[in-house]
Amino acid sequence: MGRAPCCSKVGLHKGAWTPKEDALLTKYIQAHGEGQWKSLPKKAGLLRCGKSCRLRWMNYLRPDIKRGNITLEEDDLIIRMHSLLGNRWSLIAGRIPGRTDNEIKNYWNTHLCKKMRNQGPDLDEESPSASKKKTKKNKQKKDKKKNKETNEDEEIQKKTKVYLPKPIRVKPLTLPRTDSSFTFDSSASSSQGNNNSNSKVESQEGTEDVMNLVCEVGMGENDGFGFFCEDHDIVNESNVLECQTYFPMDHGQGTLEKLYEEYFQLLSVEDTCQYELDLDSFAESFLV
DNA sequence: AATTAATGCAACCGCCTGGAG
DNA sequence: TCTCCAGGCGGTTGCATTAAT
Repeated sequence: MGRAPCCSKVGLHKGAWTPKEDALLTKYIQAHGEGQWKSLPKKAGLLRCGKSCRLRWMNYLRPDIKRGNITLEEDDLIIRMHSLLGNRWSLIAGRIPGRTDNEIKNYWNTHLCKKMRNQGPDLDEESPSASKKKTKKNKQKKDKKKNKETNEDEEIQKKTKVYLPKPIRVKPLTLPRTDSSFTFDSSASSSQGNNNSNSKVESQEGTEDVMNLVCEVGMGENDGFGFFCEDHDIVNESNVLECQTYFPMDHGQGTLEKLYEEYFQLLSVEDTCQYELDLDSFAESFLV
């Protein structure tokens, strides 16, 4: 049963795209622009679902996509953005020019997950000799391993105090910046040391154009800081200041280097006052 | 050289959101 | 206000490639 597919699958191609299909799609979009994905395949002469076309264009054919390996800077940036935003791949991708959400998601799942896991002292305790003994049983253990990894990930999450923000829809990164629309109220630190962190904070009205994220911000143990959202369990933490903040989307003007510097500035802050100021400037970089 | 396991990435799936009517 | 639908998103799968045995 379940939900009907987004489009009829009868007679439609699936799987890897051929160069011919790529050419047809690229040609059509160059001529007519993006959008109207549902009707696009028919008009472009493609036997593909509209979603598939959109995905292919967004993740592979778009001219502004940067191919090649993720650089060290990008790597570090992804880690830090992930610690801030969780699995908000499109949001993270919006801050890294030329990279797609799918690419970043894959990179995280294949490279950075391991990297993060290896940084944990009590994780992956298996010795090299032990790992050499791995045999065919690995296959049989795959499911168990998957479950174990899930548990390990949960452990890591706890250790690094990374809290996933509540899913929020955001504006495309090409929107212009309008600083005036931004409000960042870091003064609401009334709940410092308040154990009853699950209490709801009313969001401001009339802020439909920004991500309305009611959260707590706290310095983590691993030089990062997490966003503790109202709908998630919140761990008591020193230096936690409650704030109401908004995360407008990327305006397309910031550079990777600038953002990178901002992170370092933020992470080197010691006193709360300075921290709030820097947080201000960082949050400002998300302005729509 | 053959087989098996591990890895990486492109693509798919299904749910959610926002806009139009 | 409600319903429908297109587009967007994150999670997952499948397959090609590479490494290990």
